[in-house]
Formats: sequence, C-alpha cells, structure tokens
Amino acid sequence: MTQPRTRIQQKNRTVILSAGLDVFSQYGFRGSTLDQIAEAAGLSKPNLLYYFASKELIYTELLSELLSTWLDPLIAMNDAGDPVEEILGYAKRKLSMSRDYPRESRLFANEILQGAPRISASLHGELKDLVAEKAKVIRGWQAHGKIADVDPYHLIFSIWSLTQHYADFDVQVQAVLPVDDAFPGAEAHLEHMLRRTLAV
Amino acid sequence: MTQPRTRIQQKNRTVILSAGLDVFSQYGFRGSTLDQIAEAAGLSKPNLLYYFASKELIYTELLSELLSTWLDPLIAMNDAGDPVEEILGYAKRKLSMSRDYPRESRLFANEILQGAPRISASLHGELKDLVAEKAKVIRGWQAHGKIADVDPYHLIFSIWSLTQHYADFDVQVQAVLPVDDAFPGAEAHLEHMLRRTLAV
DNA sequence: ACTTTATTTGACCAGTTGGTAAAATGAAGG
DNA sequence: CCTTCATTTTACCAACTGGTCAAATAAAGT
Repeated sequence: MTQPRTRIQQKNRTVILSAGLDVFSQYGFRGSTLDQIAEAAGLSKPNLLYYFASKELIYTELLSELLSTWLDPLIAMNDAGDPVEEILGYAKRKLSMSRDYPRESRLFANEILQGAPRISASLHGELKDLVAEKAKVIRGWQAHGKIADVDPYHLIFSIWSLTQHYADFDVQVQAVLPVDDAFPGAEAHLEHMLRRTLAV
Repeated sequence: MTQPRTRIQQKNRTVILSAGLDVFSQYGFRGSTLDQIAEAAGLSKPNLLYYFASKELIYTELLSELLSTWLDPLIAMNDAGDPVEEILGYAKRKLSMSRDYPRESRLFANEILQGAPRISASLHGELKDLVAEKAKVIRGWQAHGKIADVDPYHLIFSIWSLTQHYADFDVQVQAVLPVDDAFPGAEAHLEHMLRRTLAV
C-alpha cells in the first residue's frame, strides 16, 4: 500500500490527503472526524478506509510529509554565503511557505498545541540537531563580526514566529488588517526588522 | 446562574473553568470532551453540567473572560509616553502574559486556528477598532520622527507573534532550546529586535 | 466474452459523546 | 428535629465516531 499501484489509487490517496490536510489543519487530530474528511474528499467513509486503514494513518502520513519539507528552508541556509543575506533568505523562504502552504503550517501548529504527541521524537531529534548545527553557524558569523551578537536560538525562534503567524493567525490578520493581501507588507516588515536586528 | 450564590458554586465554577481551560487550550473546542473536563475538575459529568448547562457555555465563558484581559496590555500603550518605551513596555507585558497565562494564549490560538467561529465578531469589532486606534498613535509618533517608519499593523503583528510563540509553541521551544527557562533570553532578544527596529 | 482483480457501496457494530431525569444525599435555617 | 433548598449520583438516551464485512460494481488482462 505504500507504493500505489494504479492511477486510481494514486489519485484517491492524493485527494484523501488533501482533504485530511484541510480538516486536520483546522481541528487537529482529535477534533477531526473521518466523516468530515470523507465528505471533503468526495468519498464514502468505507471507501476512504479502503485507501487508508485508519484515521491515524492519514494523519501520520501528512505529518511525515510535512516534516521533511518543513526543515528544507533552514537546511538551505549556507555557511559559505553572506550572513545577513543567508538569514534573510531563510526568513523569506519561510514566509513564502506561510503564503503557499498555510494548511501545512496550521497542521503543525495544531500538533504542537496538542502537545506534539506524534511528533515529539522528531522535535527532540532531527529538529533539535538541525537547529543546534545552524546555531553554531550563526555563532561562527558572530565570532567574525559579520552580524550582531544575538542569541542564535531566539533569532531562529523569532523567524519562525514572525513568518508562521501569517499562516496560523490568518483569520485574525484578515480581520484586523485594512488590506487584502498581508504578504507584501509582511515581507517588507520582516526584512526591515531582520536587517536592523543583525546589523553590526 | 451568572451570579454565583453559594461558596460551593463559586468554587466549583472556578474549578470547572480552570479544568476547561486545561483541556480546551490543548484540544480546542471540537477535540475536547466533557468527560475530560469533568475528570480534570474532579467532578462527575452530570455534576459538571449542574454548574454549566453545556460544553458550549464553558467554552464561551472562557473566551469572553480571555478577550478582555487580552486587550488590556495594548490599551495601556499610552500616546503621551515615550514611543520606544511604550512599545517596548507593551511587548514585555505581552511576553509576561505568555509566561504567566500560557493556557489562555493557547486557547486563543486554537480558536483562531479553527477559524474563530465563536470570536469572529470580536475580531472584526473590538480588536480591529483598538488596533486601528493604536496604529494611528504609532503613525503620530512616526510623523514626529520619534520612531522608524514601519507599518504599524505589521509592527503590532510582530509583537503578537514574537511573544505568543513562547506560549503556543512551548513544547517545540522546550524540545529545541538547550536551556530550561526560555524567557530571560526571549525578553533580551525581543528588546534587542524592537529597539533596533524602531530606532530612527 | 470471460475471468480476475480493484474499487465502491450499504448495512452494521461497539464505544464514545453531549446531555437528561429522577432519585439520593447534604447543608442550613427555622 | 424538620423542612427546604442546594448538590451529587445513578441510570439512561440518542447521535456520532472509528471501523468492519460481505456483497455489488467496475476495470483490466486473457
């Protein structure tokens, strides 16, 4: 089942995952039902369970897909590049992900809010290691006087929060902001903040 | 019932609301059950329903309590004070709330993630108005050259995201950060970022 | 055309969920 | 002590939930 054989399977698994993403990203694992997902996918519940044996499997499939793509932008932050531009590039990639994949961002937020029961290991493993590695890179830049001497961890947290906010709190942003598209302003503000924060 | 008469009612309503906050802030409205809340409160389910007629009423009571305290720190931002210190003071109050009331922050986050079905009106009303008012104050400061010319809305969003992150994503912060207490570092970083962002 | 395999459906089930009703217990005042 | 009102418990219910099963239908290969 991991390798879909037919085109129908390929297509329906994709449809189900997208429907699951819609529902899970809004209501979290516990708050979502198979009926909701089945309806969003345009399939009957037993038919849905023909493709994924359980609710859990749809969810974990989504989570594991998410994790890899989630780390990529940070992995791409390159030791050899210009420090400010590297950090800014990372932040902008992250903001683009909030624009282009808001559901994934919200799925992640929901999982964390619920205590990260199914992703805790990855947080303490892959994510922690990756951040530690990049924190070291940032400290290297700081030792060479390339950027301001801020805590690398909180710098990374601030990039996460500033960018993910536009996906996770989209409803609030839309309600408050007297402008249709938040992203142009968000990007300008993000760039301003980070350039100033990092200037030596 | 709005005015609790006896001491037992006073106490049990408080216990229930706290238990509800525990549960709702983790799983959201849909993902939480009365049984969970009853157990957390140390009451039987029918006994719980003796104090609050429905799950919905516990939740909305929590939300309306939340909203007023949530706006206070921003309301306190004073036109007449020193601009940088006023904005910084607001940000620090907000960060303190993430430290002292993380459950409330997560409850709010969950409600927004689920599309703000029960708080949408307040977002488009009170919150929007308040932010518009404070945006005007900030623009006034900028017109007098007191702070840098950044978009007031995105400035406020950035304060929200930077501070709430430490409550909402606490599990992730704990997993990644090689330090017990994130808040001292968070506050220093927040101050650094904002002072630099706002400097003329 | 016919067989085999993949897909879809309808009927169903046991456990959970939000909520009710009435009886049982407790507290407090007269 | 006895009555009244507040509180708690027990038993219960209908709707929903995740999931199963066997039969029906559709595709594909021969």
